[in-house]
Amino acid sequence: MNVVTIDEQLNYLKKGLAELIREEELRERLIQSEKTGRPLRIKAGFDPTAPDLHLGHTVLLRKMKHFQDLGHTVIFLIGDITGLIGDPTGRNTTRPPMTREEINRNAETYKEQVFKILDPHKTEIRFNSEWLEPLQFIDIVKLCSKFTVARLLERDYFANRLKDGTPISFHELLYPFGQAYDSVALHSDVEMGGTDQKFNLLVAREIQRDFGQAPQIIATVPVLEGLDGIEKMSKSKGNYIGITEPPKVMFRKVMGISDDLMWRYYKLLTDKSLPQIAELRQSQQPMAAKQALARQIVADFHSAEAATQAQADFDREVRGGEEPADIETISIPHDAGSSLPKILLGTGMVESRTDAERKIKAGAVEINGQRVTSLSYTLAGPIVVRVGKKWKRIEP
RNA sequence: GGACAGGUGGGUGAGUGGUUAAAGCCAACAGACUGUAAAUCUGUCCCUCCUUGCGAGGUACGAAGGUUCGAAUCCUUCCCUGUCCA
Repeated sequence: MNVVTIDEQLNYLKKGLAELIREEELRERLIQSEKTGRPLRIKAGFDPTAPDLHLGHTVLLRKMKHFQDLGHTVIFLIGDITGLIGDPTGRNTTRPPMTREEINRNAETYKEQVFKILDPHKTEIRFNSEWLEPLQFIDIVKLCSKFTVARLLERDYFANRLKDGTPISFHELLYPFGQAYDSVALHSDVEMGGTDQKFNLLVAREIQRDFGQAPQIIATVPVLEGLDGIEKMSKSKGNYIGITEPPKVMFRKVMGISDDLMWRYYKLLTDKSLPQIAELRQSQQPMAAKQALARQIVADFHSAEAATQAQADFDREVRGGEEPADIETISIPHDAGSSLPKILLGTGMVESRTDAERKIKAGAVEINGQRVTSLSYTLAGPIVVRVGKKWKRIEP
């Protein structure tokens, strides 16, 4: 990448950011960096428990990549301390502490996924237990003394929970300090995160000053809505597209989003400029635009060929309603007898026999292309079964 | 530590001794319609069993006991949350 002027660099980095605090500081550091040849250190933290990255994460990763494009170093920080404690931030879910091994395994998974976007040569992977674990009580107290409770409670997240009476555990209040100290330990120049992280990122600026460091610049990216178009994309809500998912699945999920959401995805998940997107919106049928988006996303994480193939599959199987080419074949032992619910349960296509019964009654089950309404069925030879959107080939 | 309020199915939120496996709404799932979009309509939405029936049984309303022919509903203890007081 041959970006010459500082202004061009700035523009490149600013594009698609929700907020940049502060632009002037970033400009100065870019100048500094250019002068001294020292790359900037761009930090972002990740949860050790969720090694399955999805498109929501990629909004951030893509932006981090842009910094790498300009020669800077990305620090992929895994917040393993949280995992080691067994943090119950998700309210009443008490999560058992993870072992060191589990965390390491997750880190490996992260690497495989993250480097689909980031440049491994310009990425450091770090764990915050490295410097957080040795801290003494006195260190932590000192760290916290820089802040007042009132300021902590200003944060929307806490303020809202306080207002509607949902519990806030004390360690949650401590969290920003840990994260801030990460920035100190890493000498971070820029920290990135979703807009929901803004408060935490800001705390770090003050703490860094106390440690005699120049406060980090904060660059937030918009939070990506999940497939439902309402809630933040997350694995636990099931409204996500995982970056390791097969092309077909990705394609299909993209096609399933609403038209409104599609434009949001265009904005946050592609390199298209806003004017280009507006143009598309004018000139294209929504269906065509969505297909193009789906192709683009598949191509990003797989390949152009995979994207073409995925679209072909989609057209034939989904739009055409034809049997998928690559259905899984399952052998069902004879003891299932002549109960169709039992057979279906054996395939894992339904949750329970009761569930199977419901689906059959709802007309969601087809055998060899024929809708089935009877609950009894004797498996005599290989059959192709469809339950709603799922297909399987079953043989005795 | 004290006083009070409260903990219901994925989420809300009704239900204060019996036709309550538990209203309504949302989400979800399936069907119709479609561009597997949106909107709309319909059905379903704990599990198991069979003789598949508006069937039978088992679980379920924070936990454990108790009172009752019978409890989500009453009592006891415990756990958890919030509000106020210290």
